Amino acid sequence: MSDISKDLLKQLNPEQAKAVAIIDGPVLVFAGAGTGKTRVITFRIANMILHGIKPQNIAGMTFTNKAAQEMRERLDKLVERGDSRKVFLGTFHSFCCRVLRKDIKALGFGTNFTIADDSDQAGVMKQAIVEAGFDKTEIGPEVCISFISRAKGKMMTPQDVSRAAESEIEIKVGQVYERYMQILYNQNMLDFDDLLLLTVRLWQDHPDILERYNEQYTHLLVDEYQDTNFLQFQLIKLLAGKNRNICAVGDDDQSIYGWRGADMKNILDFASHFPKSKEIKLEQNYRCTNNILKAANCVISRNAERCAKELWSKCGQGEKIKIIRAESDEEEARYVAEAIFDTIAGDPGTQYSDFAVLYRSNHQSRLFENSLRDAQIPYRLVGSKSFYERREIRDAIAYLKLAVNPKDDQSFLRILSVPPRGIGDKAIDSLKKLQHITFTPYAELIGHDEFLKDLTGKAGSGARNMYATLKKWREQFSEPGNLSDKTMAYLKDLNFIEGILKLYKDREEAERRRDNIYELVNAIASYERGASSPPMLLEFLETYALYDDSDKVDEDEEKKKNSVTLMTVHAAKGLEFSYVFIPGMEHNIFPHERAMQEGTCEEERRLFYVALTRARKNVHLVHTRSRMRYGKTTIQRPSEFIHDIPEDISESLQSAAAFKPLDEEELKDAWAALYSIGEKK
DNA sequence: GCCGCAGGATTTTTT
DNA sequence: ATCCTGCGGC
Ligand SMILES: Nc1ncnc2c1ncn2[C@@H]1O[C@H](COP(=O)(O)OP(=O)(O)OP(=O)(O)O)[C@@H](O)[C@H]1O
Repeated sequence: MSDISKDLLKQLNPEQAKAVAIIDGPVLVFAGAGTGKTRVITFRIANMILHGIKPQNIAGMTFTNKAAQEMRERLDKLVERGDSRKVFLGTFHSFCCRVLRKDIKALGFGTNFTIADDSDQAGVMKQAIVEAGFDKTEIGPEVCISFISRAKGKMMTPQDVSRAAESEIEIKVGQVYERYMQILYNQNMLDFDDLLLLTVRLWQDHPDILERYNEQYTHLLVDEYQDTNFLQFQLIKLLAGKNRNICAVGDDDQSIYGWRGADMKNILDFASHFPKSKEIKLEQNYRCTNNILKAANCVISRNAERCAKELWSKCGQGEKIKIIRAESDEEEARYVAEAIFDTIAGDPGTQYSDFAVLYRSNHQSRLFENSLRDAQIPYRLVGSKSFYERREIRDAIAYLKLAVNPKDDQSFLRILSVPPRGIGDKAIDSLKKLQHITFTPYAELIGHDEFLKDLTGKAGSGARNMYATLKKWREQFSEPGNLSDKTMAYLKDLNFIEGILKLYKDREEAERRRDNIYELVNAIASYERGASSPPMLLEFLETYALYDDSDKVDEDEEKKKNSVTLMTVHAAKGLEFSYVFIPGMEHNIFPHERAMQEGTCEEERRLFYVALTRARKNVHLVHTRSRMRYGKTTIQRPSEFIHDIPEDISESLQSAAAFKPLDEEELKDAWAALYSIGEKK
């Protein structure tokens, strides 16, 4: 064993070292939160490279880009930068996208496929429902999207779904599924699940191609293995190939993606899936204080379906878990901002990046954005695509997509009247009819005489103009590079930016939206700067589809680094922070009411376990007495999860901003008094 | 065909 | 509270 290798192993405990030292054959690291599973993966990659495995032969799979990025940063500290870059580290989806760009031809698709984002998917699904002959009151697009996604996760074709259908609705979904696939295919689009599904199909149907990948990726590592679904398992099994050099790490207690088809059996049955595998358990937690660990353990041990684990930590007792009751949701947000401010004031060693606010659902972020902004605390909103979900941004992106993929009818319909071109419902109907006969994409049809001959002067010139402009820019964009300049010119040429200023009557709003477009152009520019060679527009759009806006290459990296993090608990998996705030600790919010209806309380509990174990030093649980929901004030009651935390390791604090709240009895009296005043008058 | 307004739904969680 | 849809007047 080389000295460097010994050095590596010295930074690990004996069990971790054991997992790292094994290079060949299947290994499962099955261990609780903060025990260093991810550390094992990165050290293991470093150790492999030291032992002569070529970095380009190693693939590390994660579920989120953040996790991949984090892993890359850790790996950079262990091996030469040049070597680190050659290791594949990314999500399953980005891995599969790479594979398909190269080899999808074998399945009869074009290599220039585009990836359907959420809004494309919703649009195609709506269309599929109509074309399958149903009404949207009969069967909603959301239901179809989630059902079909799960079906794909089980590798079921539309025919399989129809055959297995046990209810009226499932029969319908089967038919919608069939149409849905057809529409995507016609538009040369793949949805997220297709990326995985088609990769598996490609490898199953073309052993020669699989062999090539088996040769390229000889060593495979998978993080968060408990969150894999059947499809991902198939992918892993195929990629691991005959030599089965696979290392999976995971924790059944952190399985939080059951709702999208993740199957804990994959991790529980690892030994039978990969015979003669080695299993390694880790018990020392290096992250949390014992109070946090104990709280987390009390919470998770209430779940019936789990493998019990003994976790211990040398991080000391630590502070008690803080439980705060706030009067309202606004006060909750104010409290968090104040607590962050006070903590930093009291301890100059802390910085903003030591703090995270972890909530159950995305919409909760809004109040914290406001309160942090008011308190002048820099924050970073992670895991949302909020920037890319703005209307004007989506419109601009639709134009870009159309320049890459003229078959993209969804994007075409989106921007047909942005800006207005005199083409309305009647003309769209005639487009649809023509498409039925000619099977030609809309963007093509608007240049054809069959369509143009029935149009009024204004609509006709609008259509001709649009056709010519799209055609011109499609050619421009078929060359790589200069993306931001070309985008700007393209959008100007379309009168798109001018259109925004006209569309929004409110001057300020119009200018804000225009500035958003400039920001998009900037994002494209910084993407280009980060690319090793002049990129194609297609590549930028792929990044847009597969990553979220926190992955945007950042100009002011430093400022971003020193910010409070706002994100969902799901997005926080695998990360750690010294101070963690968990707001909305209320019945119906966390656990979420929908989860309770669906009977997935154990998963909610695991989610809370994940949230707690993100903290190194300190956890604040905040619940409110009342909260605005759907524009109405509702009375909230504390989450049952709070009661699972023993009193000797928790303390209740009153929000400083709160005056003494009334209890229910006093409240009733107060109302009665008010009413009687009204009556006397 | 465009634009403005009223009424309705909307909040899990992600690639 | 806010975003989207559908209807009706211009
Ligand atoms: N042997 C070790 N020596 C020092 N620090 C360690 C050791 N093992 C892990 N750590 C530290 O403990 C923390 C948690 O490690 P890591 O993120 O790898 O755990 P994990 O098991 O992946 O956690 P989770 O499942 O909760 O995401 C990290 O800060 C890591 O650097």
